[in-house]
Amino acid sequence: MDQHVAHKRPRGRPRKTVADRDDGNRRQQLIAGAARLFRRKGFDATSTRDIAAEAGMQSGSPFYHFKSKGALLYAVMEAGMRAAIERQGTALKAAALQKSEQIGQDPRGLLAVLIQNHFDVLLGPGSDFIPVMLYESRAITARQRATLATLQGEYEAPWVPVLQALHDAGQLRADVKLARLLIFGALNWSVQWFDRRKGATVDELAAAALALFVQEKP
Amino acid sequence: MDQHVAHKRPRGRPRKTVADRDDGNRRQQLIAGAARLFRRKGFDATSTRDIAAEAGMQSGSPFYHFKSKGALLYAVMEAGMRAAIERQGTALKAAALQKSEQIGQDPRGLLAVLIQNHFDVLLGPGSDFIPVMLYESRAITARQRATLATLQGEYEAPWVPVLQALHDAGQLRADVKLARLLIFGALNWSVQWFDRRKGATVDELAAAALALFVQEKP
DNA sequence: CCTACCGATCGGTAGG
DNA sequence: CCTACCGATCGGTAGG
Repeated sequence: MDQHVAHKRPRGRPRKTVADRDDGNRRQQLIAGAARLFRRKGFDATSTRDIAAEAGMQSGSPFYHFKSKGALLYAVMEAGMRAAIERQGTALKAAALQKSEQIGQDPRGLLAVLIQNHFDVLLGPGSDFIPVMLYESRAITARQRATLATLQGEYEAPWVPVLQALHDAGQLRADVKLARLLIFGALNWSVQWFDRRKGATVDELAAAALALFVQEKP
Repeated sequence: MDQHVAHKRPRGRPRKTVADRDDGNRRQQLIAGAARLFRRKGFDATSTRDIAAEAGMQSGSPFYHFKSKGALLYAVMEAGMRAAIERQGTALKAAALQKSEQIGQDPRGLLAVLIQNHFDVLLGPGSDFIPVMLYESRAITARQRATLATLQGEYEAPWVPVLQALHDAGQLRADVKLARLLIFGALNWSVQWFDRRKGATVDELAAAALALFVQEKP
């Protein structure tokens, strides 16, 4: 992505090269670094100086790319949501192609795909964006929260008919709306305790969740 | 501890009365006020000045009662856990008395009691302590976290045999440990979205959770 | 528990 | 994007 050429400046900030220069993706670097720091330390406990250093910049430079620390936080959240939505769409498309049967014929299988993908988004590599969105929403404005709510609605949209179908089939024994909220809670909370290095794998976790929520076909 | 004599200062801080005076419970007031603020704004975004004002003190005074802001946070969490443990024990005792049958004969009923009580602890009136513990644990020391983990173990202890019994009866179709983590996630997440003023009641929520996780007796 | 205060840190900006 | 800087706020303390 970028090469580093040695030059005179003996120490201090990271070298710039032709490849980075004028690159709009310094912005992306800031977002990615901020996501990591916001997740590890929290929004308030992360200084804009920390973020600048993470991207190899000086303390004031993030404000060349973002007008405020809050704007950076929002950028992290929005990028996370858009990526999650796209990834979920891809997973659903792949599942639809794999099966010859109609979608909707196998709601349990679809829920398995949705759950698996959701855990990947939450716990997979590079998965700082959504946890930040989930745990730092207090720090953004009401307007920003409203926009994110729209994106969240888009993300949740495919879940609704699946849960409804399971409910209709008697395999999901709770009010569909409450079931959705409870299920997302169970999944989202995993960022608090799941440790890739020990215990279950993400796949086992997804299987356990599915078994817990959905009853076998009667 | 210290008396306040009425003097000239015409306005400003709340008046002290005979009832408050010499009261060791200024400490409790600080804890309760801090819990409210920590929950609403987060630990980092709450200043010790905010907390002092909430208790009707001057800015430096909380440090007469607590050696640091972090100590206050920890006090909130520990008080919350001890209250939750006691409340849960009471609920279990009441349930055992109500039923003539043996405990363990009706694990589903016991889980219903545990879930209902847990929602009350999370969402009921004065329920700021546990949400603070759940969402601010990043801000305490490893040592403090370890002590809280012990208390959490105490709280979770009654859940384990109940879940195990349901699993053995084929009514809980997931690994017991993962089921416990997922169930707590589903419950704990409710503090993010539950609104007493609209939508379901706490009772309906508890019923939905039970129906979602536990299958009817085959 | 109040008064008065300190050192440190922070988000943000002007000017290049 | 860096340099140099500002005003505000914050946790905490001494001394009473």
